Amino acid sequence: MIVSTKGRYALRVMVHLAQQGQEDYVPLKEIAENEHISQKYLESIMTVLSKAGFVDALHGKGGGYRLNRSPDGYTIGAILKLTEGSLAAVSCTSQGPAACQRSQCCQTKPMWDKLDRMIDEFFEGITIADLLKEGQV
Amino acid sequence: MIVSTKGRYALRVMVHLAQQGQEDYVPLKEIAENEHISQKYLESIMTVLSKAGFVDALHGKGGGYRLNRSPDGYTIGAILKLTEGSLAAVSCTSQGPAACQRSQCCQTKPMWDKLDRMIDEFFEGITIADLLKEGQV
DNA sequence: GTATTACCTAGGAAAATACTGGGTAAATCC
DNA sequence: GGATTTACCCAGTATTTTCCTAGGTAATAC
Repeated sequence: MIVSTKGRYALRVMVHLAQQGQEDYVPLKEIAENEHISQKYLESIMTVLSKAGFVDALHGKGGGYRLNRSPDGYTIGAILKLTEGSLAAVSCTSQGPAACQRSQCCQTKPMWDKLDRMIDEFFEGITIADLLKEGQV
Repeated sequence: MIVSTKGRYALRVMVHLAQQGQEDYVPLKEIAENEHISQKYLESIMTVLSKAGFVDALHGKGGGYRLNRSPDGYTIGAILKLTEGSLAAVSCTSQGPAACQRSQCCQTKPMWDKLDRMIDEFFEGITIADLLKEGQV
């Protein structure tokens, strides 16, 4: 599994907000109910999206969340990288402690690298606007 | 993460066996030591490969495992599907209990389906023989 | 019959994932 | 200015998956 519920929920929320237009704020409760996502769990996801500047947030009555760009200004890759942390297909290609010690001589490494590039290009080539056009992706 | 250590280990073992030729049997202990994989853990992986007919196994002294086809007879996809169970990038595209109830109206579903197809084609288009040719993948 | 190998069943530690609880702060409405 | 409605914050927990271990049995070679 390359994308967990966290990333999938984030995408669905962004699509939902895109459909509501860029004017009105949509409260968390409404998103959660419409998308059938746990309200509390969604809260943590919205906080991430908000802090990263992907959405505007407003407190109080009439508040909620809304997009601050047009839907084609969000690539799927950007949203998933933010919420998932990484899109690496295997742990050994990533940097840091999980990086493989034997990568220099590993015969499978080039394949994983190529896969990572392919997946990255796939997600960076799609925007929220594309998802709105039914069956176009 | 789309591929866990289980699948990655399986691939490395198959590459290792391919490099040893198709004649001699290579004991589990030797594979584990050379590939720096836990012997006991590798045991469970070899059992899967053996039961599926991907490798021949022989008991006793001089025994071990060996490939029973030439390296270009094994696609990466086949090996990973066997050891990982599935290569689905997200749980909601899979069949069975994890399948999404709302897939009919989900705007992100077509994208996941397309990604699944792309990943499948990628892995089915590479064989163990390809991995042996350094830097060719 | 002893050494060497694969095979089998059962579990268990660690990490990641998905989710919950209980509060605080900001904005609106009356 | 108090009640209501919203986002924000911190902490914890149940579940699932991943990775690995323990301890045996069966087959084959010498």
